[in-house]
Amino acid sequence: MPAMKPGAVSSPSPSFQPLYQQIKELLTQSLQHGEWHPGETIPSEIDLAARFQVSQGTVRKAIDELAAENILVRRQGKGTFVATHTEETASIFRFLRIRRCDGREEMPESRLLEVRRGKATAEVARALQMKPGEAVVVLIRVLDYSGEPIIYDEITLPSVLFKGLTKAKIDDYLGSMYSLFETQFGVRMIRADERLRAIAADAEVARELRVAPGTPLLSVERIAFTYGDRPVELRRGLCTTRQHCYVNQLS
Amino acid sequence: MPAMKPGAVSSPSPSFQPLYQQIKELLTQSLQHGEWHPGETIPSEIDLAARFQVSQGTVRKAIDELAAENILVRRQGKGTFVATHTEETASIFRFLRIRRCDGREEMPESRLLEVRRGKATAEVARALQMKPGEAVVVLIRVLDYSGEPIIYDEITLPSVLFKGLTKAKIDDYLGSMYSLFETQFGVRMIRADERLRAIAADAEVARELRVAPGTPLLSVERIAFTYGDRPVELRRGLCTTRQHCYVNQLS
DNA sequence: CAGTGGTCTAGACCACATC
DNA sequence: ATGTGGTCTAGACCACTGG
Repeated sequence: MPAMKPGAVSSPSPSFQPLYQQIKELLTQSLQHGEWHPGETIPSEIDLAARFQVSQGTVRKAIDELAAENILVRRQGKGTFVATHTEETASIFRFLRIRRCDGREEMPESRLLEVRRGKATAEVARALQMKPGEAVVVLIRVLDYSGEPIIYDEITLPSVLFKGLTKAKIDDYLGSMYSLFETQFGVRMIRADERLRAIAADAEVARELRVAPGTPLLSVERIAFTYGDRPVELRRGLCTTRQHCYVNQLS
Repeated sequence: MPAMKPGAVSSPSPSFQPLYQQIKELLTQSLQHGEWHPGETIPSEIDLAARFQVSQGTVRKAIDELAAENILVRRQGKGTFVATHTEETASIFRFLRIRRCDGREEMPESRLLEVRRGKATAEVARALQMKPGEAVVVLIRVLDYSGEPIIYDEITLPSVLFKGLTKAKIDDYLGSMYSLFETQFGVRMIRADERLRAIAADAEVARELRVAPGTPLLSVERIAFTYGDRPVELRRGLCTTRQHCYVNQLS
């Protein structure tokens, strides 16, 4: 069960994989299988080194990479924690890139309009790697910044993973959507791909965002992934950008 | 001249800085002062370790961070190179996030419309950390994807850093804008902040992009920085997003 | 104080590129 | 064969946290 050491490979170097990558894989599997839950600490580097029969430095390098991917969080003196969408604001803003233009940090309020059940269209099925016609849940909501409606959000989820998701359940929950998914359904969002466009507001959206139909809106399409690059959420946000904007860092 | 080792600090831990951070700082300064140029190799880890009187592992960690920031590029067996905006497509797409929606990778062609000299407005001065009224150069260009005009770009630069920038000089140059800045003016873009909005096309832009006035466009404002977080470029791109979009990865 | 992660070292060996 | 970066180890010590 322990990772095969590179030296043990007989042939010189066909598909060589470093030890720390193998450890990283094992850690990811433990996370995926729920051995440690979001917010909890994982065993110390020394313990993990003993478990996997490698040096502490090798475990360290594996954890370093997972920390760089925001899957684990290191805290000196305390331990290494499983990242969570719950808790403090810093981690919330990881997936929320819409800010006030003036730079003031402000958390939006979510207002759920509707929960609808339906079947995956061809497009949805492709994005979420489902079969066309499979059951999906669609959430429609509006995000208010300082009481003003700014984002019209449509969130599509595979029903299989979100059984028992109801409007009441969401309304009762305090915290972000991803926090809810994580705590109530065990679905943890690890990364996401986004595509941005400018579009004109249609009548329905214009009414909710209290703008004129035809107003340019920022369209943010997102596919969010859980462990193993499995897509588990399709989202389209339409955002008024008079006082707000989408921020991004290139490096 | 060598980095002060942490142990040498007398008091216990007021403002403790790890050795590898100090090495990183020294490497950054060498880059900034032009000791090594984009595309060139820097000395080997062993040589640098000898120069700074630290172990190879410490140099390694410093270089690792600079590589993670895309300032250096490691190539096993060959050496460590100063990152450049010239050369292959991979590094070009680091700062170019507008793609065809269908996923086909395609490089745009730049068509320079105008080079204008002027003075920094209050807003520009703030963004570029200049004094209002200081001289700036403004470039107006259009980017064509497959011959279709897609992006209307307005690029504002401090004249001090780009003396002798003329339309002819740009038209003659083959390669990206940042490649030109790097090779002709020694200004290297390290990172950038972007803000995205949706706006309506005005008459001027609509004509260049061959869309109806009022068409929603994606506005991408960018402030690009060189070493030491010095802002050296302000850019606003207006993009037609009928067949193109801005892609982003969250993690 | 003990336990955690963080730094630094020195040395061995591997993979890759080049001559 | 040589030199480069990449991996792995073992051990020492430092910084931070909490009992």
